[in-house]
Amino acid sequence: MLRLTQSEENYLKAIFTLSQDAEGAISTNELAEKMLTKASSVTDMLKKLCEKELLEYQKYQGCALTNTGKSHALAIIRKHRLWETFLVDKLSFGWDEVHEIAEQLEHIQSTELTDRLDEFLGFPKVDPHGEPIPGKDGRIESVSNRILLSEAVVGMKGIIMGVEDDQTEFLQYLNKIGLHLGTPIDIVDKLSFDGSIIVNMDGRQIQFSITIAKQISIKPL
Amino acid sequence: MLRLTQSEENYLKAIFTLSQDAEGAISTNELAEKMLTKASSVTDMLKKLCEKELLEYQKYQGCALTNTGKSHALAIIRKHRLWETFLVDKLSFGWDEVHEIAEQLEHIQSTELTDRLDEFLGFPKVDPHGEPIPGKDGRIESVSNRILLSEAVVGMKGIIMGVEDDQTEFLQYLNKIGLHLGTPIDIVDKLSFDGSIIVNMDGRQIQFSITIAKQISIKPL
DNA sequence: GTTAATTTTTAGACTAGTCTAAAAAAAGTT
DNA sequence: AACTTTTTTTAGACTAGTCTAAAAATTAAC
Ligand SMILES: [Mn+2]
Ligand SMILES: [Mn+2]
Ligand SMILES: [Mn+2]
Ligand SMILES: [Mn+2]
Repeated sequence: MLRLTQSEENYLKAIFTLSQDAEGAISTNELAEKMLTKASSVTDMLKKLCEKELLEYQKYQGCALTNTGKSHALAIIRKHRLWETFLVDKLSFGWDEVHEIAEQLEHIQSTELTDRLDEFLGFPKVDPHGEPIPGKDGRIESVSNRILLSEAVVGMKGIIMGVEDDQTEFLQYLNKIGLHLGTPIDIVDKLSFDGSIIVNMDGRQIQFSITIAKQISIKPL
Repeated sequence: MLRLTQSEENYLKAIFTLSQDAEGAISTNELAEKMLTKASSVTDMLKKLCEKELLEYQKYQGCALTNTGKSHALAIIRKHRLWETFLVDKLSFGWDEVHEIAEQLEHIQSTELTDRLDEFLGFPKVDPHGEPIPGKDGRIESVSNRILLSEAVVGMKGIIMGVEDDQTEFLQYLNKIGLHLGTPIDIVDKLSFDGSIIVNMDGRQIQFSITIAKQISIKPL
C-alpha cells in the first residue's frame, strides 16, 4: 500500500471535494485557493501525485483524480467524519469545536483503528454536521433528497439536514440562533435583489444571506 | 505556546526517557541510537532545541532537558499512554497492537482533547502496559514499590505490574505464555552464569533470559 | 486575428530534516 | 606524554514542501 504524506493527503482531499460540485478537471488556481497556497506549489504537487498515479494531470489542463486517488480521498474523509463523530458523541465536544482536531486525526494511519472506531460509534451514517460517512469500502450512501437552503422556494417547508463544517464562527452563529440538525423550518420570503432568505424557525423569523443559505442543506417536506 | 514538529517532539520524548535511567547528560550517540538516526542529525537537532530553550546543550557535553522541555515531553507521554488506554479499553485492541498507533496519536495537538479523553477513560493511573500516566499538571504519581524481574531474588513472590511496550513480538510472546498485568509469580531459580530467571506462574515453570527479565517489573509480596 | 489579460509553469531560493565523509575533540592506552 | 580509538561536530549534499519572480501558454477582448 502506497504511503502518503499529510500534505499529499490534504491535496487529494481538496481535489476530491472540489470535484464534487464542479464538472471536469480542477484548475491549478482553484486548488491553490482551496489549499491556501500558491499556484506554483500546486503545480509541483500535481506532478508528484500524477507520477504516483493518484491523479491525471497535463500541463495547463488541470487535474482529475484516478480511481486510486478517489479511494484515498474517501478514506481520509471517512476518518475525518468518524473522528468528528467520536469527538461529539463520546467526548461531548460541540459541532463547532471538532473540525480542526479532525484535520489532524484524519491522517492517522491504521485501517484497523478506523474500522474499530466505526464499530465503537455504532456505524454512524452521517457526521455531526450531517455529512455522510463513507463506508469501509469507500461507498457513500446517498443521503435522502436534499437541497441547499439557497435553492429553496418561498412556501416550502423543510428540515435542516446538513451544514458546512469548516468555519468555527459560522457554526457558533448557528448555535446562537438555535439551529441544529433536525430543526424544522418554513421558507417565508426571498429577497430578489440579494437572494436573502427569510425563514420561520421555532416561531421566530430569521434572515439568512445567500452566502449562509448556500452552507445549509435541507430536506423538503 | 511554542509549537513543535513531530520530529522535535520525538527527540524530547527520547531524551526524557533516556534521562529516566541515566545520571547526568545524554550523549549524542546514545540519542542517535534511540532515534534510529545518525549522530550528525542529532547534533543539528540539539542545536535547534537548545535555541528554543527546551534543553541545555554544549558542544561535546551532551544534553539535558530544561523544565520547559520536560513538561513538553511529559505532555507527549501523557497523550501516548492515554491513547493506548483508549485503544485497549474502548476499542478492544490487544496490548501488543497499540504502541505504533499511539506513536502517531501522541502528536495530536489539543489539550482539550487530551483532557476530555482522560475523563472519558475515567482518569486511568496506568496504561495497558502498567506504565504510569502523567496527569494534566505533568506529575507522575509514583507507582507502588516495583522492581525489575531481573533484580528479583530466589524465593521471592510477586505480581506482574508492568512490561516494556515497544516491541510487538515481545508482547505477543507474553500473550502466548499467558503473562499479563496482575499475574502472580514465584521466583524459583536463577542461573548464575547467564542471569536467566525461572519462575512459577499458574503452576507452570517458565524460564526468562536476563534480557526479558529486564523488561518486566513486579511488585514483591 | 492581433493585442491584452489571465492562468499556469519554470527557475531559483529557502527551511526542516536527514545523510555521508572528513575534521576536530575527547577519552583510552601504553 | 605520545599515540590510538572513539565520539562528536562540521561541511556539503539531498528530498519534501513551500515561496517569489519571470517566462510561457491559454483565454478574452477588441
Ligand atoms: Mn470537518
Ligand atoms: Mn463534518
Ligand atoms: Mn507505547
Ligand atoms: Mn504503554
